[in-house]
Amino acid sequence: MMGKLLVHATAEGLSAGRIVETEAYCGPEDGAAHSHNWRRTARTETMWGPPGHAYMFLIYGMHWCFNAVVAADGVPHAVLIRAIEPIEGVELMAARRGMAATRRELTNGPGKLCAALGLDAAHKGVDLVGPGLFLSEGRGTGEEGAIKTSPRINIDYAGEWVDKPWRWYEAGNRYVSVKPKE
DNA sequence: AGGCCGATCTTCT
DNA sequence: GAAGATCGGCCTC
Repeated sequence: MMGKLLVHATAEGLSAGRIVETEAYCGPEDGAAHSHNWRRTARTETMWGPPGHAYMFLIYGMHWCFNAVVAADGVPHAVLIRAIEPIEGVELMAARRGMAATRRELTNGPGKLCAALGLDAAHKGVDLVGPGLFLSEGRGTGEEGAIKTSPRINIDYAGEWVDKPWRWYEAGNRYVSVKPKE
């Protein structure tokens, strides 16, 4: 998923960003995943389905987060997109976010990038083949940083799973949500 | 630059 | 009835 382009086409226009930060959630074993302990409910149903669909969830009653379901039908694994680098439709994203297009706060978090791309409840379960919402190969700028890993963000509740290095981010990219220590 | 806190509501207990 | 895969405003240093 890292480095690919996440594209959303609407009547307002096209907006897209290059994926620079992700986290893997591997239920049912993974204590941090919404699908942990075989939890299969109306909310998580998409995660249990076939790969290539959008698992959207509302967090803290306010922010939508986008995941790509990635494993076989019946295996509830998903990749949370935590940050993108704006590539296409940057002014449209800025308008949706109500801030200047140059700020890193435009898309440096899972809720922020959804607001910027215009993703919400309407995208629950949608097929990522398109035409509205889809992934495509990113175009290299030749300035990509190395891909690094770290523990996942804000999953203190997850017991022994807290320390799994299942977060990936592009080193040095200004849109990465949480700056690495050291 | 970094810490604290309130917002706001679905989901599951 | 509580907690949460977050965000942004306001505060202090």
